[in-house]
Parts: sequence; structure tokens; C-alpha cells
Amino acid sequence: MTPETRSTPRSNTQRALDELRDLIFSGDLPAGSDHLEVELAQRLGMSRTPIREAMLTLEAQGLVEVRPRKGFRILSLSAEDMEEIYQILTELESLAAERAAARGLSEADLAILAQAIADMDDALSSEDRIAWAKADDRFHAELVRLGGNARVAAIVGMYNDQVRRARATTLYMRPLPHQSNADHRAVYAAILDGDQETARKTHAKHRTNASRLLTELLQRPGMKHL
Amino acid sequence: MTPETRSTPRSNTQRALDELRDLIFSGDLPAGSDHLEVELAQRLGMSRTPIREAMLTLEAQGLVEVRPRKGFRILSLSAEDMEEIYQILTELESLAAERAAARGLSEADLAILAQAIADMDDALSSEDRIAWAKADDRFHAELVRLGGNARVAAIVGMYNDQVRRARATTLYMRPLPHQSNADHRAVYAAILDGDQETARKTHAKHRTNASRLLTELLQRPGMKHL
DNA sequence: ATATTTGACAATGTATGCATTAATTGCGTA
DNA sequence: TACGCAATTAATGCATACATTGTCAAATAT
Repeated sequence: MTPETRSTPRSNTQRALDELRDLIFSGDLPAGSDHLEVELAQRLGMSRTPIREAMLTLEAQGLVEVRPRKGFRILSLSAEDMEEIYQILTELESLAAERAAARGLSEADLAILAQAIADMDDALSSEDRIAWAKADDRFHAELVRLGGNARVAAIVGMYNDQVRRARATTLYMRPLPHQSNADHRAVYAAILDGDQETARKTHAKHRTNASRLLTELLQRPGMKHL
Repeated sequence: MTPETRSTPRSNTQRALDELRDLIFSGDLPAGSDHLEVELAQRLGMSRTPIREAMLTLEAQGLVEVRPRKGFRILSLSAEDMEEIYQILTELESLAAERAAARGLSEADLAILAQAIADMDDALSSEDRIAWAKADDRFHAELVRLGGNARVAAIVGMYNDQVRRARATTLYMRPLPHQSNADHRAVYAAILDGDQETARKTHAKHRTNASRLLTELLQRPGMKHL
């Protein structure tokens, strides 16, 4: 845990990328706010160049918008954006579930998935929503990994980043997600069974429900953008 | 068609992005080749900075890989890569077809789609494969547009770019795509009918067939990478 | 008062130079 | 000959300076 255990001296561009992501996800750079190159450069203690380069990558990932004389705008997501993203997540994760089921994976292969489910159960009993959200993240990330399509995993990861803020906001607005855990177990079972169709459909239903819940919460007055 | 009709004097970074894309798609920068910053800078008549910035964007889009002292590598696609990409295209285009069917679109809304189909028919009768490929592109682009999810359209567009080289190569290796045209018409009819399930399944089958054909051709000896 | 033009300013786009560092080559030694 | 080490080289990472250009505001004309 020492501060300087890093062997590779990461480039400033890389640091800028990581730190800017953190600033965005933490809400330190709020959605909708604008930021000039010099401002961010000073803030991170480097020159404009690595900031620009990091911002280009973040733009390609859909997190910011470059507005030539107005600075970088941290993109906010409307309810419609959220629906678009959830459609994609539903679709691609369901594909991953189907493919995972098709691969004839053993219980050992599914250990991480099983662990994530167990962690979610624990988190639910202790009503620890943050721990639950983290385990849920792990479940979904591992699911797309098991799907065996690296590009699907990358896209899903990217969009999960984008909705992270929204999920954090709604985490305490929703009831405890008992149904989610049941869904996860059903998906797990279908994958282990090699039942592609069930894996896909079960997961699709799970995601569709989650999506509906989220968008309903987000459409409450005063929640316009995140 | 005058060379200087452009009102906005596009930035060099933008030009670099466009021209590098063209060089890649045209095969002028062959898949697998490495290129240094200075080389490309000289080639495009600008300094290293806009080249670097363009390359970062291209890297985020999966077209090149930045290899710190070895130059930028133009990524080649193996048969496995192609399968990954086609899985995604199948999935997201089928989603688009379903959503398009759900939107209650009128015949007028589907005019571009219908035109693309007609163009493909014409191209088939005259056995003009290039015209067919272009119309096919238009059909798929319009389909995802009609799906109403801009992010889906963006992803599909990106991956279509990536497989363009492969499709060009195989264009003359395959039989004339009569079945494709029948598929397209079926998808069109389902969308007009508002039959979501048929739209999705029909398009999925269409894409799966196309994918199988392509990957078989690509697995012929001597075709390793594209 | 409103619209328009001009001008100053400020932010970005781009080029360039320097420091850093990985790769490579050549040399010495076993 | 083969191996390892050191020096050289070359490419990039980053900072910085400068040119360009959009923006804003003040001033003028209608």
C-alpha cells in the first residue's frame, strides 16, 4: 500500500486518463460542466499536451465532448440516453450469457461468477448496498468475460462506466434488489447447464427489469440529468 | 466538386484522422504494418502532433495499436476477430430491426430502405457486385438508423468500417447474393407490419448466414489476415 | 434601444525542442 | 563462439512557444 510501489512509471497521458476518469466518476467534475485545458493541466500538475491526449480518448469513449473554444464538457446522460445504453447492455450481455452457456463451462470456470453471487447474498443480508453494487459489477463483468467475445466485453465495460454515476445515485432510492439475486442465480444455472436459450432469455429479462426500474427512478422530477 | 468548397478549414488533426482512415481502408497502410510518427507526419505534410492525436482516436476505435517504440501498427483481423465482430453486428442490427418494427413506421419512413433493396435488385440483374455492396451498406446503415438508437448506429458503423477490407476481398469469391435480397425484403416487410419478433429473427438469421459465409471464405488457406 | 461592426482577448491548434528511455549494436571476456 | 555489458541511437513523451481564430464586448450607427 506504499504510494510508490509502481514499477512502471506510467506516462502522464495515462495518469491524466485515469485521474480524469476518477474525477468524472466521483462527480468532482460534474456532468454538464465545462473545463479548459489549462485548468485541468494545472489541476493535475502537467502540461496541456497529456490532458489533450487523454481527453481525445475520453471523447472517443463518449464521456466528454470537445467544444473547441469552450472547453471540454462532461457529458450528462438524459433518461433517453440511459435507455439507449441499457438496450445495448441488455442485448450484448444476453449474447454473452448465451455464448457462455454454449461453451460447456465447468463449475470451476464459473467460480468467480459464483463468488460474486455469494457476495451479493451476503451484502443483501447485511443491507450493504455499496458492497452489493460492487459484487453486481463483478458479476456482470465476469459474465461478459465468460462470453468469450473480447469486443463485447469492451463495449459493455465502456457503457457501464457511463452509467456508473446514475447507478450510484439511484442505489439508495430503490428497494433492496432481492429479485436481482434470484435472476443471477438463474443465469448461473443456465450457463452451467449449457442451456443457451434460457441463459439468454433469463438474462435479458433481468436486464430489462433493471433498466425499467432505473429509468423510472430517473424520471422522477428533479432528476433530469446525471 | 471544386476542391476548395469547404467553408470550415478543418483542423489538421481532423484531416489526419480522415486521411489515415482512408489510407487504412484503401490498403495503402496494409494491415500488420508499422508506422512511425515522423513517417506519417511527412506523408501527410504536417507535424507529429496532429498525427499523434489522430492515432489516439483510431486506437480507441480499434483500428490501430500504439506500440511505444515500434510505431503504430495497423491492426489486422483474424478469422476469430471477424467472428467476434459479426456476433456484435448480428446482435445489434437485429435489435435495431426489432425496434424499427416497434416504432410503427410508415412506407414513407422506409423509403430509403426500399430504395436500397431496389438498388440491390438492379445490381444483381446486372451482376454489378460493387453496386450491390454499396446498396447493401446503405440498407444496413439505414436499418440501424431506423432502429432509433444512435449509439447502436455508431457501434455498427464502426465495426462495419473494420470489416470493410474483408468484405471487399471476398466480394468476388462468393456466389451472387440472391438469398440476401430475399432476406432484406422479408425484414422490410416485418418492419412495415410492425412484427417485432419476425423482424428480429429474420434479420438475425440473415446476418448469421452472411457471417458463416464470410468466415468460411476467410478460412481458406492463404487468407489468414486482412 | 437595437443592431452591427470592430477590435482585443483568450483558448486552442500546431510545430518544435528537449529529456527520457527502449532497442540495438559493438566490444570485451569467458 | 557465445554471452553479457555498455554506449549509441532513435523514437516517443512532454513541455512550451507561437500562430490562428472564435468569442465577447464596447462603441458606433440606425
